[in-house]
Amino acid sequence: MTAQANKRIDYEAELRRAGIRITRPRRIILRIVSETDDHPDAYEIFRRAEAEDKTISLSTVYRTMKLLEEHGTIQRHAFSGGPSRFEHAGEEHHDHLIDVETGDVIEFRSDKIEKLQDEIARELGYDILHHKLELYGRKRRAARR
Amino acid sequence: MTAQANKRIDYEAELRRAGIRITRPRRIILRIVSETDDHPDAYEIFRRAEAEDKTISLSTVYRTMKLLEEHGTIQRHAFSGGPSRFEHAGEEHHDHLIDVETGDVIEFRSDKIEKLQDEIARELGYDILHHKLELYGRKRRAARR
DNA sequence: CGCCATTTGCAACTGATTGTCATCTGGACC
DNA sequence: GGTCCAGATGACAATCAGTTGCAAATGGCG
Repeated sequence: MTAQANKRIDYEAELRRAGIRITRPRRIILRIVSETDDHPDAYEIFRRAEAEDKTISLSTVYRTMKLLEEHGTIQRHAFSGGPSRFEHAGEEHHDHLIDVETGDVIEFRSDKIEKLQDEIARELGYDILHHKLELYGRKRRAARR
Repeated sequence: MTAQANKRIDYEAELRRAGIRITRPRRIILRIVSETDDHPDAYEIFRRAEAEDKTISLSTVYRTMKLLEEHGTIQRHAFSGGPSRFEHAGEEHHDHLIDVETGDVIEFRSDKIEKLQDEIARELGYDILHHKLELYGRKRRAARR
């Protein structure tokens, strides 16, 4: 009945439409990723799923994440030097500015940059499938440095 | 005698200055990374080193890459979905377009994008220290494959 | 040359992910 | 509701990238 429950049902319907069976483990995993606001990794999703159904296996979590990624339901982030972390997709694409002093992550979006990327790729004879743009910076201090 | 040979000697001298022993495996690895124009991963460097000295081990390649990275001699790229790949540092900054089908890496540079990045950071109140831009694409097949 | 802290090769290990396979099940059709 | 079977699952072996412990080898100082 809540917004989240509705969101979950939408995902299920969408996947069903794509000819994907909605099984017990998939339903649980789907709800977990659609209800969370953080970026859990496969093991964390497994831990949360296990709390609801002791029989779920980590392999199934990995398989389901791959499936959902392929169908655009979730997005995988491969932050360097750690396991992949996931978030539900459907939001607008954005890039990241990382504050090197605090670790804060600021999301931003620039249509101009996106367009320039397409141009560059076209010139090189490529179509872009996805990209990663990360700015690492330090907060400018004082009125004007 | 060549520019590359000189470059290698510079690397050695620089490392020696930093108190790092120049051993036989390190010398071979150093030459390989300073002479190549592509972006080999640890195993590929190992393969090339092995051709010169059958006794070199993959562990030593990994250890040496970590050492060289810490000393700023090489740069590590953690492109998504594969092993880390390396290139010798010290050249002009550039970004990367990765062919998702072949793994080929094409270097490019766009002053416009660099400038836009600065603008965005400024608007957000930051100074950029460095950034990472990776385009993942597929070769456009048109008139000529 | 001799020494010894460093480095090496090897093998065993780790953590993340994928593969294998026997068993189970969602959901289409009665 | 019951039957059926392609596709999904759980258990666990295998793989892949990278690291680590350790005994033996060695760079480079005197």
